[in-house]
Amino acid sequence: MLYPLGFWERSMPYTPEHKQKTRRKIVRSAARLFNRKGFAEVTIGEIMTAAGLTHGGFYRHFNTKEELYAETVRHFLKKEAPERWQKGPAGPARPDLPFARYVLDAYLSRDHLEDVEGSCPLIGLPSDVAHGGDAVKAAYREVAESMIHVFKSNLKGRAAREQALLLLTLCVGGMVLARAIDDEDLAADLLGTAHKHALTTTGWGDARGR
Amino acid sequence: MLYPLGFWERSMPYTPEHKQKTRRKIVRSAARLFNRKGFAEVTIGEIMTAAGLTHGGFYRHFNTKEELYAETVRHFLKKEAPERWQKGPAGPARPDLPFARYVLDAYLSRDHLEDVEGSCPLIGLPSDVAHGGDAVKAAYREVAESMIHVFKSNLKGRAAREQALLLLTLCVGGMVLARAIDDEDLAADLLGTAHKHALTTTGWGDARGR
DNA sequence: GTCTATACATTGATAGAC
DNA sequence: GTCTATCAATGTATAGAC
Repeated sequence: MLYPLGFWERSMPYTPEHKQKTRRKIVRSAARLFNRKGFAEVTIGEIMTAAGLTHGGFYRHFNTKEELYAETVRHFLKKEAPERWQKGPAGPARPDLPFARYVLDAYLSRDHLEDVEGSCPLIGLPSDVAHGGDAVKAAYREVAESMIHVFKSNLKGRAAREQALLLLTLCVGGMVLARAIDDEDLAADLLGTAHKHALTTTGWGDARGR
Repeated sequence: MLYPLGFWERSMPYTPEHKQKTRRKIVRSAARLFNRKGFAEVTIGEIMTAAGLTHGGFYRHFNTKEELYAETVRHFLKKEAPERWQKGPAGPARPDLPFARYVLDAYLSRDHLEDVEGSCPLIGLPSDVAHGGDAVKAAYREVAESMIHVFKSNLKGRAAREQALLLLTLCVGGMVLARAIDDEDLAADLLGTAHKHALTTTGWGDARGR
């Protein structure tokens, strides 16, 4: 039954901008939780609570859990992503080194290994993606292609694309293994080897400052 | 209430050997299903039905679903694993090439890409493992170390271990990405690049016959 | 050792109020 | 746009019979 002049119509307490802000809070909360626990182990209620909201409100922003998941993956490319992927070099400026070198350093770093919640989604849930639906896979591919692009634009010659694919493989392979293996030394060895090899192959310099 | 001479005591219809056989059926069924759908998306009932058994009987073999999962990962090292990993070269014998070369070929092959159910567990559920318990991670590490061992024992010199780590990273990274990306060409490129690079680095020969 | 039946908890999704 | 309340489905684990 309708009520001609209820609280809602009278006051209009929420603006479209507010909705966008809320939506972003949900996505950020979800990104952390999915990375930490995996897709299936996270509940809608959990995500909403962590975002300071309640369970029921979720469905005014997303139709399904998987739809949120896809947006979460894609969200990594936006500015809300952890600062590690935005800023340039941490130490003194090194204009002689290409930007992609910093991405590589950050990717295969101990920081990234330990920052599970802020992880690149390529690492966080690769198997959930492989079992997921079309939207999720499309988002995953977007992120992968974005990384390939960054690497490729800092490489020259005919082999640029091939080398970029190789770098992506080293990044993802090294970090996936390091995260799954409960042996600190072996994990560090895997990351170090991948990093060193990537630098050797591209000629982007030695491993100093890693 | 007890029944002094019931059907069970009278006939003893199941032998210990039979139990082992049943257990193995459960593990094999689980391995396929976990690889196909992911840990959380598979139910005990599903596993048991696929094994030709019923839900309730599960708990006479395993205490929890995760315990079964750990055994499933480790199971890959046993003889029940798909034949791809057991047999040597598919084509004509090539005694000039090391055995590890065949493992590498098989790992980064289109067959492995498409055979999701029979996949190496290092690929099938890396993120589920990263979020899993100690037993699961230990099993995962065992498989990883086993692969490192195979590669390493076919390499010479001081850099043998480092190269073995690199090969593992290329195998896992290439296949994880290829499985998660819904673009056949890009997936094939990733596998091909990783394979080619692995062969170049180790000097195990060209990519002929892949 | 395996089966049927069921208790019990969880959770994705909806309905309706404000 | 968000909240409370609730439904319906699913799934882990247990109990007891044979």
